[in-house]
Amino acid sequence: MSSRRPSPFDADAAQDRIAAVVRRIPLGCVATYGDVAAAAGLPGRARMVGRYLGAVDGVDALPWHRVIAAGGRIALPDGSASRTTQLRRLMAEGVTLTGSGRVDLARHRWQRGVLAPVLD
DNA sequence: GCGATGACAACGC
DNA sequence: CGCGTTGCCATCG
Repeated sequence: MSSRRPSPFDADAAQDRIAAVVRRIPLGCVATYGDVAAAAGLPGRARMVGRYLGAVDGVDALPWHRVIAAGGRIALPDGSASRTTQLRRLMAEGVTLTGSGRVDLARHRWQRGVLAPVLD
């Protein structure tokens, strides 16, 4: 017992927490890498979230498409298959985009337990 | 041990 | 609104 933090950083544990957070993002909502990292208890490690999501590569059990970059921007490069899949899945869930293909954060941003009601 | 890289973020111009 | 710079942190050669 004693220490909950045996090492300065446990990749396995962090990965597990990140997965748990991503898994609980409600359908039709999105969260930024920074939000997910913070919700997973890893403030400032937004990069690690991206690295992890890229590592799972193909795990349907994880709604990775609901995780986006700051400002509602899609982190994946334009023209990539992953990006297309992400956008298609988001739209399938009713997520709306603004102007230049950005997710409307004001409408769909997920905040730990606070759902953003879809205004009509 | 160190420099380079990356599904990031914030700031400045 | 696009682009470059800086900060942050873990992984890789």
